[in-house]
Amino acid sequence: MPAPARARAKTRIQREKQDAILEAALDIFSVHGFRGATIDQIADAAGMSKPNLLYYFASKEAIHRRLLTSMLDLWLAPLRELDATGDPIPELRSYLRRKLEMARDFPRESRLFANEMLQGAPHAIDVLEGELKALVDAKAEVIESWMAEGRIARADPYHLLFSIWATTQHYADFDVQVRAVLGPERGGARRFEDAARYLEGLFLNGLLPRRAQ
Amino acid sequence: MPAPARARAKTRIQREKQDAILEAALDIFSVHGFRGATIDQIADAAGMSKPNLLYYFASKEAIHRRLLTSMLDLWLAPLRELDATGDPIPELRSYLRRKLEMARDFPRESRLFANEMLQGAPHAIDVLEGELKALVDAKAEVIESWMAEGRIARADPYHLLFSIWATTQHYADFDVQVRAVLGPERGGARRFEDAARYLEGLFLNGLLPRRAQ
DNA sequence: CAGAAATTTGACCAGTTGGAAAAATGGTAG
DNA sequence: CTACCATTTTTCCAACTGGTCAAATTTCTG
Repeated sequence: MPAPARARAKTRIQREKQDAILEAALDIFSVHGFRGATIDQIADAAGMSKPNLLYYFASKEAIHRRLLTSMLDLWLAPLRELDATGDPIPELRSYLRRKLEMARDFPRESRLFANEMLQGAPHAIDVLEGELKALVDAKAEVIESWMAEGRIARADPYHLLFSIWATTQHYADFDVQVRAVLGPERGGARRFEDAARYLEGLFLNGLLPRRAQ
Repeated sequence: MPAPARARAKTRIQREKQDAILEAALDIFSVHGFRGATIDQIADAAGMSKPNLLYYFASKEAIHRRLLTSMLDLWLAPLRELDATGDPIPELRSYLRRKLEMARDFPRESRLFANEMLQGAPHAIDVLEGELKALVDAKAEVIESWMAEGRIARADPYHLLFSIWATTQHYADFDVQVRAVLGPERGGARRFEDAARYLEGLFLNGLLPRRAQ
């Protein structure tokens, strides 16, 4: 009769331990992927024994599922806030900035997602084809209307979003490479400010209406 | 007294089997990463037994090492060909195009590399900090000189290269997501042409000298 | 064809893996 | 203190893991 079975009325200690497990699991899964991670590793990182961990989560997959779904919410939030009634340039600039901040502040979440994608999204394909596609379709329409009104330059809105995702998440997913190439000085805390400045220039110059220049 | 020990004078059958193993291993490693892949899986995919596979490669790591190094050569070739004496815009456009073609034609290699990066490049960190950094430093200088001459707009050359890598590799590494979001029609063979058109627009409009417009 | 060399197989092994069961511990309301 | 609950630990297991080895088989060479 373990309490987690009913999943209702969590005690303080349950919440704490579950959080510790999820925190540790994020560390491990984001680096090694689902198959490459072991329960022992996660339990170690969470400071408990394997059976103890399995008292709070039914299985390795259950932990991963929880991480992935709660992460997807976090991940899609910035796009949801893209406001059709706002000014296109500030809206897109702020979306870009927020995505880059997420790569900086939640690199493990980004890598967890990247791992899932590399494996063909076995646990997330439904979300991608359902929720994500619907959201992107809607926002692409918004962007397209901005283009139709001549407020930003014409470009494929889907690929525009892809390129924002790719360029920002790159700083989380390929962090080792970025640091290695930039070296100790430029690869330090500066790198995100430099990236922000560069990416704003890249996207805005590519998106500003032609005649406005 | 197995022949592979000496590594010289390979027979036809040795070359064939090793190729089959590397081919199969690329399939597996690129999806599951190093830890997540098993020798059995690879042997199965290569149509042979595990001991037979281990007759040709000393260990799982040996296969992975071979794949990674031969892949890195392929991966860096386009950048090596960036010609300082050429015209900046055509040079960068052709670099962009070649990188996108590689994402299209060698998605498994891209994912193998991505997996290695996600894990913190345990097997490739030396190449990143050595060969890759040196190459990028050199090419960044070339790009900087183009900017100094006013032939392209000013931008951080390192982050420019990062954004080219990120946007092109995205179509290999996040292929599932791209397909899911674009849907069946736009996510088919078209997607690379659309991406090429979009990315050229993005980068060239961002890089063209301001006054030239 | 004989013989040697190269290749393939089957049996095996020690360590790891995800997970189950049950016993032991701890905390707390009566 | 005690009975009951949640929590933790100990022990265990069957499947899988990377890898070895000797024997059997196939292929090449003269």
